[in-house]
Amino acid sequence: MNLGELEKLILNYFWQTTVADAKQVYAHFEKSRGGTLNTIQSTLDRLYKKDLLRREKIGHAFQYRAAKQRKDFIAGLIKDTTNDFTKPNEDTIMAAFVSLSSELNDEQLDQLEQLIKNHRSIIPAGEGT
Amino acid sequence: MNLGELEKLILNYFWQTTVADAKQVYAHFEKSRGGTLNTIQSTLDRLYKKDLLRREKIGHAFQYRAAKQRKDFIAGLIKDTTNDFTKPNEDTIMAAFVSLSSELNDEQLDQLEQLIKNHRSIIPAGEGT
DNA sequence: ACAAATACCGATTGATGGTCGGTTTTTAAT
DNA sequence: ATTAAAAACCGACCATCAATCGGTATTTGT
Repeated sequence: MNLGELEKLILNYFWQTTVADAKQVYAHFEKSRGGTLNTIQSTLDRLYKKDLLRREKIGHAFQYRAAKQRKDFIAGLIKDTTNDFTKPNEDTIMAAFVSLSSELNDEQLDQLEQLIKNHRSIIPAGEGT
Repeated sequence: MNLGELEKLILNYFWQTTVADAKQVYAHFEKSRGGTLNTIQSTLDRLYKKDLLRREKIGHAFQYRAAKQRKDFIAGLIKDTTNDFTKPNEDTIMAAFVSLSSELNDEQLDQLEQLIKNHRSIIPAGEGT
């Protein structure tokens, strides 16, 4: 999945704002970057067709919202990215973790351990692929 | 950083092969995907200009090799990707970890803990940003 | 000096994102 | 039902970038 600048801006907007129609999105970006309502509409439509936004007609306009949680979306991106450079039998997610972990400092290692603890307390025992 | 299909193939090739000149790369991809030596040369040059390959003239031809370790390259990609969707004060790396970790099963959590242990034994105590 | 190998230049094609004018469709109010 | 406004949709254009490759200029070993 490849995203343009405006597409990224708009996605971020929806993770902050939850729901909006084209006009509202336009109002938000009008000053900061110019452009027309049409441009916003096209981009919303493109994101919708990429399944990154959901939409629903409320009254006379589509109400858009993010189709995925930010966390899940980023995880997907990372997996796709990593997958391109992962050997056939390699575990993509773990490969990504290994790559990232090289750069962690002590404090971040602590946070990561905490993260794992939290996960273990949530996940029902005996799960997995 | 945005990479095309051939660019990805060639990068992967260099993480497997260490060093090669255009002719060798061409020989490797000739059957599997066709194309000409020129195409390979252009792509090597493009990757070189993107600082993804190093090169050195040995005899009459450039010898190319990967500029970064696969691990570091992937880590960089992930950071860039994540950064586009990370709030200004958020720690990008940790955000990526959080995103990824949602999908880990028990076994993978074990592996991750092992990874952390290994890191701690390597990193000099008291380091960090 | 010369022939072969290689690098370099430039043109073309195909995707894709950004942009927006103009037309069609939908909706709400009368 | 009619109509005016709002919104959606269509189509065109431009810019960028990867892939492709022909042709030309360089370089190198003999």
